[in-house]
Amino acid sequence: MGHNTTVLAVFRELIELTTLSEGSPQSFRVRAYERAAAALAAETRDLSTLSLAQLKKIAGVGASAAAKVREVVETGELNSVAALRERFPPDVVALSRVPGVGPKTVARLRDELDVHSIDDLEAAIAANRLRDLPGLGAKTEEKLSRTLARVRRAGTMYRAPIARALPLAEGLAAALRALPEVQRVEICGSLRRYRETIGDVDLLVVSEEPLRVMAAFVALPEVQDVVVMGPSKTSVVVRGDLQVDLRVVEAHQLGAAMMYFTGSKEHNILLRQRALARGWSLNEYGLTDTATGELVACATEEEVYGALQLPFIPAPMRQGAGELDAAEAGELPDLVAVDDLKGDLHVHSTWSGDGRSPLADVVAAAEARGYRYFSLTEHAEDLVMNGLDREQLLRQREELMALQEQHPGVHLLWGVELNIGRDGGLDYDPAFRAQLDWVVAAVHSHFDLTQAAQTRRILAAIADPHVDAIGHLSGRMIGKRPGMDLDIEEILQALVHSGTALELNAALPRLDAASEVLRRAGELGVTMVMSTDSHHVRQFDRMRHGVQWATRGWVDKRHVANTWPKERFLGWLRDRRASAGVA
DNA sequence: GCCGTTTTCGGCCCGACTGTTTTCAGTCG
Repeated sequence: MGHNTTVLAVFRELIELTTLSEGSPQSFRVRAYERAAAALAAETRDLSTLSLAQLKKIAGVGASAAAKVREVVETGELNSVAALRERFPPDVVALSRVPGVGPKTVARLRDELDVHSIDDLEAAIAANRLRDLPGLGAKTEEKLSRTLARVRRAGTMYRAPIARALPLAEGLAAALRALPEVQRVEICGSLRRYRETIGDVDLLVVSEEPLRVMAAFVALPEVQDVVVMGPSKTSVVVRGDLQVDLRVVEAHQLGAAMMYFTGSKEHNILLRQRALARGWSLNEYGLTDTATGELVACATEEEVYGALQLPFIPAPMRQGAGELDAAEAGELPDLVAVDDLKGDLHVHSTWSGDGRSPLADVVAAAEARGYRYFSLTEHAEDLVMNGLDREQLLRQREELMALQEQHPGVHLLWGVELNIGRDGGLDYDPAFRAQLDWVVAAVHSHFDLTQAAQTRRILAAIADPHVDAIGHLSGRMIGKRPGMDLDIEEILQALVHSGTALELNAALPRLDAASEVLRRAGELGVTMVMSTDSHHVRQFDRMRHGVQWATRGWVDKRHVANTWPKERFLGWLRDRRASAGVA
């Protein structure tokens, strides 16, 4: 997987630089590179093991792209990218990333105003020099000036973590739903696809009175700045410098509109090509017969996919990463739904220093949610501030056993969340660990060791016979802390070998393991568990994020142990421990 | 640059909004 990541990073740079050299993102060469990159991203084989001929067999990858992949695999670099970097240094690339500045404008700024960086652009605007260029005027200066101020505040290319964007979008959606002229509101875009970070929020509204909706929208207290405003599309910037796009459509167009605004761009392009091959055209208003102009489908997403002879493809899978081929072949995974989950296996109470709900409340909430089994997993002794020593954990067990009698509907597991130390060491000792019903082990510190060192410590935890699951694998906090550098392939192979489960941590700031890792885990047959890592009973609801995240990772529910009935789950746990040599 | 149940050449996804335009280019998603 390491090679694949490098190849994709090089292709992304190639696309950006070629857009500048060609002067258009619509250039056929740019689009060919984009198509090749999407095809390579969908490839689950290690690209470094593929020959030139095998690479060329991938649809969208021709002779040129195949040779480029080989070059990156063999040298770690690409000559053509190095040459383009000479012509377009990093400052110029940064300039092209300013919203509203495209490749044509970059070229003219450089040629005619000697502007080669964001700093140069700011100076040129301050001196009112942009208005001298034909095609640009005072309004453009004013608009770019505001954009630059925003870019300065947020940092270039700011993308909000999903944990910030989703609550914000849900708040705006609720405000719009409250308007009498609004019939329906859908959150679309990368948020609906559950990307880790969100560039802008896309809201889709059904209404007969778009102008009133637009007026009410820009008047919302969260709105800071109006970028564009028209009868069907309005873009604003809300507090915190996040852009929100609002589109208003009529009810009968909702399906086509949702598909269009959900994307991804790559997925949509593939759908349109599929439509064209059938003599149709697809846009945000529907699927239309090109010859007769007759509408083929538009009301629901199911209808549009159906007309294109495809089953419904869930939004998080719409990445242009092989989902159309899988859908056509009837090979989409049997996905997890919230109701499939029979238990939560990573939860804290106030026994943990950072827990916020008392144990009795946690257990009552678990039973109320209909869980058939459930594990408390307090922090352990290594986390001095928040963890429990042996005495405390044994006392917590007493309370748990008492609660079990009051709540016979849910089978309570006495669990713990062990800390994986710098060198792979675990809390307590083997004899003490062996008493526990359910053991999650996870990393909480030392996130910046080398890949070899990080991989070693995780492998050590996997090899421990008492560890039933590895929690939040990478330790990432989206937008704040990158995950550890790990040899994923080696870790997944070790999980298969030991039978240890991989946790899918449904906490929005984590969504860990990454979706590509989940997809690979599914291919290898790794057993997974989906858990909320709740520190308050309100967070039980995180399971809805977990199922979306699992969808993005193509997770099939047969691999998710806590979708299994109680007897099967407990049997699996018993067997796993027996084969790992636990007495 | 890629590709072919019309094609090895001639196409390549589609539309909204803005600004500076007398009819459209640039940018964005």
